[in-house]
Amino acid sequence: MKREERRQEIINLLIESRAVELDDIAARFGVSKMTIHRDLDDLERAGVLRKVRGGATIDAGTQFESDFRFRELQEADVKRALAETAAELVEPGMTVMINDGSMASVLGDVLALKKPITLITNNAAIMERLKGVSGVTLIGLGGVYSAKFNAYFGIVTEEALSRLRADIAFVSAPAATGRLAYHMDEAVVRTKRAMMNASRQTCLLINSRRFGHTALHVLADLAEFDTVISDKPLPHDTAAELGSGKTVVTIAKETTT
Amino acid sequence: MKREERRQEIINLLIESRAVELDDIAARFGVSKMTIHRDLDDLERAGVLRKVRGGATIDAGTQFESDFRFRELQEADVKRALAETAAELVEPGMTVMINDGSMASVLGDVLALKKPITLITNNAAIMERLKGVSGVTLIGLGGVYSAKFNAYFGIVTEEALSRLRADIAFVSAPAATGRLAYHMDEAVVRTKRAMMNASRQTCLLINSRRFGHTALHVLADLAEFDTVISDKPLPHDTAAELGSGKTVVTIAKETTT
DNA sequence: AGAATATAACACAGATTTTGTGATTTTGTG
DNA sequence: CACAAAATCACAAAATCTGTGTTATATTCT
Repeated sequence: MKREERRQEIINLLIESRAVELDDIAARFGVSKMTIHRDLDDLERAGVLRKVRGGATIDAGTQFESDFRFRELQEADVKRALAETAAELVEPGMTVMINDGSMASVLGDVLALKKPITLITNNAAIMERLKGVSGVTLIGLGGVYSAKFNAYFGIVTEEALSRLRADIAFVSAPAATGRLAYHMDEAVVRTKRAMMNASRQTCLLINSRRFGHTALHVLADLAEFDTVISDKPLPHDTAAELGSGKTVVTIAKETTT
Repeated sequence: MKREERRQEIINLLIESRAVELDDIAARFGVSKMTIHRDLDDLERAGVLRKVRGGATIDAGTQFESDFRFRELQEADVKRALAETAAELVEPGMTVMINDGSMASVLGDVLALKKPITLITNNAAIMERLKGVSGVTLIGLGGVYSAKFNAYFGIVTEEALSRLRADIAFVSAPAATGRLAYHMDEAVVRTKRAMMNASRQTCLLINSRRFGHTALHVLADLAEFDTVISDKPLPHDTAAELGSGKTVVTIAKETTT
């Protein structure tokens, strides 16, 4: 078992039990305490957990869980599947908007293969990965950088969006119930909505596990989207309410890669 | 001497003499020809030089010299000195604009120590280094990414600047003659000028070696700046023409770090 | 104060990167 | 076209980097 696997496992343990004991995991993985100390130090620095005497804890529900560095590690396979499916909506030559979020940054990687393409985003991860990639015209949206979402937001971002127009916007959401999608942050909601307004077509990407949750602000009615992509069939109530409209629901199948 | 030092040295040799011989540098560094071959191959791939039979050349004045990956390597000490001097104009709490260029990205690092501070920039290197640094409010300017300058430019950038206002703008220039500073790229000039317009105070940072050169577009009259910082006294003609105005000229002294 | 835990410093094995050597291919020149 | 110089290739050797454990020292809790 390599270092990264061990660290991922530590995170998984933490998610289940909220806290781990140092001696405990050192024994479980058959490595020295010092090694675990170093794992925990690094994970703490990455903002994933908090070290306490004798072990570490994770404060679910607080800033940690909503921290992008943490989310980044989770459910990479689902993200990949959603991204692959979303990419089918895109043809070379198109202009595409992508919002913040780790889901979105996976999508960026996938779309980069559809070159030539123009990508408009406020997502710092995408800017870093795709800048200078030939065949990809990268338009960064400015704004105030938010470490929490690893993206740029604010008036500058919204103004920039008001001057641009894309063929399709991909928007992701952390929560949805019934026919509404939600987000906890107002500035993020405004940016996502601005992207939707600035695109001919819109597509929502949402992990099926996010259904049944809500958050402070309503992001959008699912019926506003041309396409909704998820990894499992939508809950019955959502599906029913959406049934009559124009919105196309697509279920991503995990690719065997 | 490690690999990167050796490569940096090769570049320095190239800058002085336009061309190097393979046998020559292999002997000078006491390594095999094969190693030098590999160095030259990699540097060529990085766009820094051109391999020719028996050695390598650099074509000053063509695209090579204007490539940011190349400039990044050059004269780190001078850049550092200019940046340290420029930082003296900044107090914690100020809002500062910084333009594209490797000089500017060094300045970003130095200014990050003056926290709390607000940094407005179109420079991708600065965004990457300083995002998430506590005490630094980072405002990215959007725009179309330019690999050549590793920064963002265009209407989006200029519009964003028209909505912002800073205490001071730091602008760098690759060429100056008499009282005028020049730049080869129109979009870059527009962005720099927009920064100057959006700031209460302006400061030009210029390597003394850039004097006596020109480029296609005039960037500004040196007298427009409140401060001009260089590493050596300005040429006589420039100094004379500037003498009567309000512009303060500061010579950076190399710090012994 | 005394036990438990955390940090720091060094040592070491294994992986990775960098380099050198000699064989082989390519290129330029008379 | 032949021959020498230079470049490339392939693999082995050397140097460097990484991750780990051990021991010594410091810190924190009770």
